[in-house]
Amino acid sequence: MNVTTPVTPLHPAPVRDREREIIASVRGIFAEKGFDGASMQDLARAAGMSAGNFYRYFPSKAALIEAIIRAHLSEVEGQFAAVVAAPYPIAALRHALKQRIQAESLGCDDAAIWAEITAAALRKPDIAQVVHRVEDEIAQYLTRAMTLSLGLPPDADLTPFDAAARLLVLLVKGHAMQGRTRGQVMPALTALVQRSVDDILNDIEAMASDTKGCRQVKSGETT
Amino acid sequence: MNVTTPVTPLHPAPVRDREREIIASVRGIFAEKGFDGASMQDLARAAGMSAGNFYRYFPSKAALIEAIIRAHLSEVEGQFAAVVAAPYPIAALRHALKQRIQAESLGCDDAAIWAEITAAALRKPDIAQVVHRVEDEIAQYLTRAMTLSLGLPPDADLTPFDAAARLLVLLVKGHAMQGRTRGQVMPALTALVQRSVDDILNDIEAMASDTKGCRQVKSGETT
DNA sequence: CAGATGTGAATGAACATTCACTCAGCCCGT
DNA sequence: ACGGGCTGAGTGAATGTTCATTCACATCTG
Repeated sequence: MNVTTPVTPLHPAPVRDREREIIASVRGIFAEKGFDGASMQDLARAAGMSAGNFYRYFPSKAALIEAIIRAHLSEVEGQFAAVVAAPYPIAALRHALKQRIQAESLGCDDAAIWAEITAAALRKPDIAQVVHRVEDEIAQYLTRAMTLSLGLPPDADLTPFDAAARLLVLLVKGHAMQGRTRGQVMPALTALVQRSVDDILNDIEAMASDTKGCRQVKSGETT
Repeated sequence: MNVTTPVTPLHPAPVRDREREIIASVRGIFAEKGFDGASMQDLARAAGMSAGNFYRYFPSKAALIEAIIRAHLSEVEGQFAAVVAAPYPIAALRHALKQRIQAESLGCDDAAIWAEITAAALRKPDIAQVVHRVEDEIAQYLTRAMTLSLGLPPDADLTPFDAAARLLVLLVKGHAMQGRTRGQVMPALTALVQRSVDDILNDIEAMASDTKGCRQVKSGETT
């Protein structure tokens, strides 16, 4: 369960920097054409280099795709890791999620990459593994943000928090992919998603009162 | 239940039947390899015919993909259309959504197709158009199901119902794509999604009391 | 026979990947 | 200061493969 070195302790530092540059310039092409639709020559051109040289940095297209996915996920992970470090994490989380919901209802090609990653993960088991591992970590950050803010007893059952964390992710991601399809936005949906997210966080905060029987408390009525 | 001919009044009836057969047998390949990853020869083989003959039924790969998307969407649409016809539509809707959430948390390659369609819609404007048109219709069915059950005044503002409808779709679809990635399920998430869906429907039903000022009422503690 | 239904090899384009090669910088003995 | 060899970054034209699409030809059916 070591965390520090993410992957590939192989390359020297400058090469890793170059890789990051390439990933940044290539992301748009993948968003436009999809993982399978983008050709290596397209990608090389976008990175401002020849096809041949491309293979100095990524040994195959699959490796490049994996790197892109990892970069995207770890970026998101970083944002949520920052949330945990905040003084009152749930408030920070609330703010971060609001930002993200608002940002994605405006133009930004993040949604296309998310969609591509989701589709790829459902198809290729190796990609699924990468995605799952990082998503677990993200969920852990969110869970931590919740339990830290609540000052939970250490023996508390984390399952409902984990589920809530994943529902938050589902909502934000789903909204990004659903709400905007090339120009169309839907303000009422955005508002509703925003409200749902707030409700979930409210529910979590409401759990602070009954730290004993922390089951999934209901927000509405029964049955 | 007769409906207007959906598209292409061109082909004779038997050909259209064959097209449906082909679409059914080909769906799995697309789920496995993705729209771009599946080759026409793969698809033809899956349909039990030669590559050449395939083009008798679909003039191009793009056309086949569009047909698949249309078939998938109209299947979902049909299920929701049935809901509207039920005596108390919201109850039927509740049941249908529960079914779907449960079904997708078990094995079923629907999620992969959904993911593929979502990704394709974010990339190709023409696909986005098809998807959007059908999704609007689905949302209309759900909205109708809600307003019918509530006996709303005809001049009521439908926007909040439409938003709720789309949030329901987002939740169910998102859960299908998120919760299951090649074998892994997450019962707590499924339960939470289920509860969220129920809450949304409860909120809608709660609107029945104040049919006058039907703004977006709060979902939390009403007391 | 005719028309619908089917075949599978052929075609040319596009693709991922490789390779022989260039070129600039840089170290080092003189 | 100088030349030469070494290295790492870069090129772009092959390479072999796969792909979507087409075509000339069967076979079945009424």
